[in-house]
Amino acid sequence: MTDSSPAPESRALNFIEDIVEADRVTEKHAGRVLTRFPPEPNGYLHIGHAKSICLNFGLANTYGGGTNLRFDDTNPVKEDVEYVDSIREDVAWLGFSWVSEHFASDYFQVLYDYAEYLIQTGKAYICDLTESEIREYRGNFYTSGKDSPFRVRSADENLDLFRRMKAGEFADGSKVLRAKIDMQSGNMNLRDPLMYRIRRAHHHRTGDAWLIYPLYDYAHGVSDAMERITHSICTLEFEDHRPLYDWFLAQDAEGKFFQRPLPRQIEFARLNLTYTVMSKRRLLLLVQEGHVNHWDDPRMPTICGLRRRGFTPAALRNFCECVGVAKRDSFTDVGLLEFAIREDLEKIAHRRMAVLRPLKIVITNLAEGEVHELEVANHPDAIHGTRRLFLSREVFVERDDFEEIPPKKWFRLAPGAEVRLKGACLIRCEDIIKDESGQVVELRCTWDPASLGGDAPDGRKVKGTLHWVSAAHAINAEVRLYDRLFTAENPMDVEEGGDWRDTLNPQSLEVLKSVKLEVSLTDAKAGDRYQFERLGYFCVDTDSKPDALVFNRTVALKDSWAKVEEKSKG
RNA sequence: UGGGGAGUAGCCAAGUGGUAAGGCAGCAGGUUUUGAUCCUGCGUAUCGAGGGUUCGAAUCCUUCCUCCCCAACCA
Repeated sequence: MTDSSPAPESRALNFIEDIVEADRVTEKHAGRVLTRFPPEPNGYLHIGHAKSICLNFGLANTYGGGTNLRFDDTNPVKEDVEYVDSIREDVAWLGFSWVSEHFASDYFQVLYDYAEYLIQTGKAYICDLTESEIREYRGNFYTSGKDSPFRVRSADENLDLFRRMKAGEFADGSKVLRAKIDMQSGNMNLRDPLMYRIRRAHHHRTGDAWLIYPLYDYAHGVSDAMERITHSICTLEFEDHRPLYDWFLAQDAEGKFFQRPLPRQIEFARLNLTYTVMSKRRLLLLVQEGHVNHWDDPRMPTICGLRRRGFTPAALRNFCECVGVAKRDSFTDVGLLEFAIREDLEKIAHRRMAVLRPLKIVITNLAEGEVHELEVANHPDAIHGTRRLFLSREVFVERDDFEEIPPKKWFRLAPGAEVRLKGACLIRCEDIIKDESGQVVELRCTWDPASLGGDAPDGRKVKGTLHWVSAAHAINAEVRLYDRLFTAENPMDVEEGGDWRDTLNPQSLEVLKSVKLEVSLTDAKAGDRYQFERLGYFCVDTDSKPDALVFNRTVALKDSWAKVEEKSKG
């Protein structure tokens, strides 16, 4: 298929697309484009992985190719099937399907065979140096390394030793297989890198079949080549591994193991987000130390956390598209993520009314037992249909929507002020009821029956429209409000002696237990997403039960009034 | 004192010798039964700095500066 379609003109190509485009033009891969997403199954995927997933799958999609899902499981002590399952789920949830699924462990035999070949051709040797001796012999940035005394072993001896390593004749850590490259290289990766270590560990897939396990640099390129990957995309820190990647594949001069052309490694800058930590290690610590509840805590930047938070796959994909692909180390503003989810939910989320911090209003001129049924739109776009609401004598409004002494430009409730209850009617605040401590506990209002369902017939306007819930019809629910997990833009950028955990936001979670919801929310199911009018986007949490609903706030609405307030406070 | 990368507006990011796209954020107006959405307008960007080549440089050459990555039997 040499007629693979070029990238759409709607957007400038990124540098990787330029490369693929150039290869397409020269027909380097005879029109094929095959990428791979190769996570190690040692943790849950996060939004940084989402960038890589979107890049790999998106690239293949653009050029009519495909993407493999490959689990890079060469280190049995860190990996587990639990992670394999979650990775599959997350990639699929993001909306991508892989052409085939592989495990680096599928290649253990080829890897072994190629290693024997490298030994036979004098390109690899068994080294008996201890771990610390190897480090010492390797030298450092400023001094070149020196050859291991075992570098001169004969091919026959190396082959014999390697076979005995495999057979289990030697203790863990007593011997390694090394590539014979250049101990003087300025690139540390080329100073006779390790290819195999002895590890008596149970592997989640191959069980106890192997006692020796290949290392990343050796296994990765070979895996790519076995799958005939065309473009092997990874992050910047692997830039100086590329010569090694190429070296391993190039030793197969006769082409006995790999078909040509060989895959090409391309590096891009990983995603960094403000107010977020991204490393699996630190994410694990957040879970282990109880700063969050689990990997899927809605405050986590994990795919499962974002999913539980209420993010949509489309929003995440759009976000990744917006972020771009380049080689510059960058820190993306988490505000862009918030924009992406608002943009998507604005279009699709049905509107509902919920009162987070209820303040009771008694409409004194509305008789007890009198109920008005209302039909209100689910969305500003009428295509989404309508729902039923009820108006009765007692309603709840948001405490924040009343001020006894209103500031300038206050459009909401205040003594004597008239506002609209969204979709219902106009009410005027006549009286304030306080408790002994002076707290406002209730408002007495009157309504204008003529304004029911619309404006007042006399044409008078009100500036404020409030969300509300009929007390007689309200259902109770729990709402969890989430904020950024960290207070620092870059949690890693701490002062001398400080710790990244010092910047954890103590107010990242606020649980409201007596939220009032409109009746139509009664049957809300886990995962359902709504916009609570004037508040934000919310979704039903997995903890939710039919008689005890739990909602997560995905993201608040933009709030230009809050900005005005903040400014006036100085 | 080595090797590999990167520097374009507050944050991303196009641009590949012809006179600095776009998005987010921000600001100002308009519409609005969400202070949401939507619409309109708004940034003299010393293109890290200096020097050079050229009619013309963010793009080419050169010197310098700053930042990131590399010394796991991790990936």
